[in-house]
This record gives sequence, C-alpha cells and structure tokens, in this order.
Amino acid sequence: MSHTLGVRQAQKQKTRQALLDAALGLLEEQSLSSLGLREVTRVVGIAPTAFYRHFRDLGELGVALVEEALGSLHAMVRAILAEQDGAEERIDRTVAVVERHVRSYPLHIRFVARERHGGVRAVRQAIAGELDRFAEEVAAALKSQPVSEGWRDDEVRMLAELYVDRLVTTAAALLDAEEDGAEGAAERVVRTARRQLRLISIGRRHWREEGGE
Amino acid sequence: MSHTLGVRQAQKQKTRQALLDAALGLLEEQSLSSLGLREVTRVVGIAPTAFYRHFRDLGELGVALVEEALGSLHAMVRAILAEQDGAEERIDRTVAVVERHVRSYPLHIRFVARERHGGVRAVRQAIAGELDRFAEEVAAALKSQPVSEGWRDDEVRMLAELYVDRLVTTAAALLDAEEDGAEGAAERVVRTARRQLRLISIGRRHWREEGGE
DNA sequence: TGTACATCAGTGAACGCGCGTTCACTGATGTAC
DNA sequence: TGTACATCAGTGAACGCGCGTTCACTGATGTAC
Repeated sequence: MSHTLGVRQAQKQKTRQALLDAALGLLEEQSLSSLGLREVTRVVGIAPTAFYRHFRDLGELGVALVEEALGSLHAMVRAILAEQDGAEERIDRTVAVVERHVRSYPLHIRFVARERHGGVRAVRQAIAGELDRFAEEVAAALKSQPVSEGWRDDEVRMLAELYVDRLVTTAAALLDAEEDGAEGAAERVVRTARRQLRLISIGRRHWREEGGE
Repeated sequence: MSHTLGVRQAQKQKTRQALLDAALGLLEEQSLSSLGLREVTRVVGIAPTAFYRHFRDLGELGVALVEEALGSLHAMVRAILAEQDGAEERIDRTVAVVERHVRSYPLHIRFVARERHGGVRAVRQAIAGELDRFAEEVAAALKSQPVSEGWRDDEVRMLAELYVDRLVTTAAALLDAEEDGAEGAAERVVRTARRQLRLISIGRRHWREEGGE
C-alpha cells in the first residue's frame, strides 16, 4: 500500500513550499522582521488570508526556514570530518564544501547570517539550537581523531566551536564577496579561510604541550 | 575666544543625541529595518517631522550609531595589543576588556551584531568598513611583535582577522549569555574565548615551522 | 544698547497607503455506507 | 459504483490602525547696523 498523500495534502504542501520559497527570495534584500505577510502571499499568488492555513505568523515561517537552511551543510561537514584524510586535505575539502554550498544555496546562507542575531527571538533561538547541535557533532568527529588524545571534553568542544564559527563566518564573507563583485574577492576569502583553519590545526597539534591549564 | 556653540546649536545636538539614544534603546528588541521613525520621535517626545531636521531617514541614523558603537572598543583593544606583556597576559586582558565593554555598552554591541548582516545596506557597509579598519590596526600591532618575524603582510592580516572575528563573536555570545541568564553561562563564554585565543596564539608561534606554503 | 530682519528647530494638521486580522463563504477533495 | 455528508485550502470584503512624508506655521535664537 503506497502512501502517496491525497491530492489535497499534496497541494497544501506545494503551497507551503511556495510560501517558504517566496519569503526566502524576499529576504535577500530585507530582514525577517520587516517582511510583510501580504508581500509573501502576493509573490505566491494567493490571498493574504490563506497564509494562516500554513503558519501562525512570519516567525513560525522563519523557524521552518532555519531547518531548511541548516540541514544540508551540517551533514556534509560532518561527513568530511569523519574521514581519514590528513589534516591538510581535510581543510581543503571542508572549505571547498562550504564554497560550493554558498554557491548552491546563497539565499539560505544569507538568511541564517542575517537572522542569527536578527529581530525575531524564535528564529534566533532556532538558529542557536541548530548551530549548537552542529558544534556537538563536529566535537564528536574531532574527538575520535588521534590528535585529540588526552583532550578533555570541554576542550574538544571549545575547538569545535572555533571551527563552526569559522565556517559560518567564512560562508557569510564569501557571500558578501560574491555580491560586491570585486575581482578575486571570493578567492581571497577562501585563501584566508584555509590559512586560518591551518593555523588553528597547528595550534591544536601543540595544545597538549603548552595549552592546558 | 572660546568656541561654545550657540544655544541653538547646543539644543540641536542634544535632540540629535536623544534620537540616537532612543533608537538604540528600541533596537534592543527589534532590527533597524523594522524600526519606525514615529516610534523614535515618540520616545524622544518631539513631533515626527522634527526627525528630518537631523537625519534624512533611519538608515542615516543607523550609520551614525555605527560610529558611536565601534569607536571605543576599537581603541582599547589596540592599546592592549601595543603593550609589551607576554602572550598569556595579553589574552587575559583583552578578554577582560571585551567583557567590561559588553557590560558597559550592551546596546551598542547588540546593535553591531544585529546589523552587521542586517537589512540596511548603508549600515552593513559602515560596519564592514569599521571592522576592516579595526583589523588593519590590529594587524599593525601584531606585526611589530617579535613573533611575527618572517611573516608576510597578508599572513599577518589573516591572523588579525581571526582575532577580530573572535572578539566580535565573543562579545555577541557574551551578550546572549547574559540575556538568557543561565547560571555561569557568561563565565563559560569567557573561559572558552580565552582558550580559543590561546590556541590561536600557539598556532601562531608554530606557523613559520609548518604553516607557510 | 536697541532695533529690524533672517534663520531654522520644532509644530500640527493632513494625505494616501499598505498593513495584519476577522469573518462568513465556496467548492473541490475525502469518507462512510 | 453511487450517493450524501464532512472536511478544509483558499477567497474576498471589510475593519481599524499606524506609517512616512508634505506643508505652511511659530517663535526663540542669531546677526547686522
């Protein structure tokens, strides 16, 4: 018994997705707290009141966008960290993944960067929660690497947060670089990110000799 | 001939400052692009139309707030970096300065964190410009330290950006921690920041042995 | 010091507009028998 | 397979409201003589 959902459900989901897409598009140029419900429904081509069939308000829509936005990057970076490459290769591949992700989903990245500290509490909390889970998974991956021998859990976590912040900051910087369109700006961001991750990686290797308190 | 500005000028400046203060207060709970001109003048207690005697629009007011917000932290961190302390002491003092600054000017910090990627282009650009100058000055201070011998300019700059980002991120995290009010959350942020700076500092010391390309 | 005029920060009425939300509705889809 | 009824995604009119901006104004401050 295949579980295709009925025509009605399918249509509803399609409209819901159209609302998410329309909002995300409009959010390229403004922030969530200045976005209008009528703006969104106008783009989708439905009556303003239909919005309420899907979300209580724009905050709720924002939270749904957070989940859509942070899922995939999350999975990819974790996969890379779990591999057995040398540190140098892992850095290059991580940065390449971030770069590709920014080019594939620029609107999602912009949204997260903007609303991470934005004016809608529920959305800020959703993003903080996702980034926290992100850091936790990165920490788990780092912990299983030989370099982490002798590290306490909170030290690994500290390092994981450093990495996650670096990735998010790099993604946002890359987006700005592509937007302002200056020749080579994006390439410069990528090179800087690689070097910073390398420097962190070096610090990591020497931490046990001189870093613990 | 002392240059006290006339009664009229003085009163105008006072009103202007009241507008900036009122806006900053309102921006604790919302973002600039959803802030209303009438909201601001209502708090100050003047007619909405008087706003135009001081700013063309809220974007212009936002740019003025950026300058107010980033000036002091900027100066303090630069001063610390120029000193002759050991790395460990410098880290402790830098973090302490950031901590004190966040407690003294929470609204300014919130504003910068929020609008750095916010919905008003002119304000984003003003913040980016200030942070760029910030990084440049930190780079100059780092360059003059013995550890930087043999570093190329763009490597020093890469390190400076890493430090500046860390300070900004720490300030924002500290603010969130104080806000959510969990016992010890702020202390945890501070400890993590110190460790991260220490790890970066260790990476810096070993960069020339294994980091250059 | 006094007078006549210029400046200009702040006023208050008025405007047109788009907003979020309510409500009773329609008509296609789903379900029970 | 057909019929009668229930569900519910989307409609469209209506509402009251606060917004940004315009305009001619007022009256205290500043300036020239």
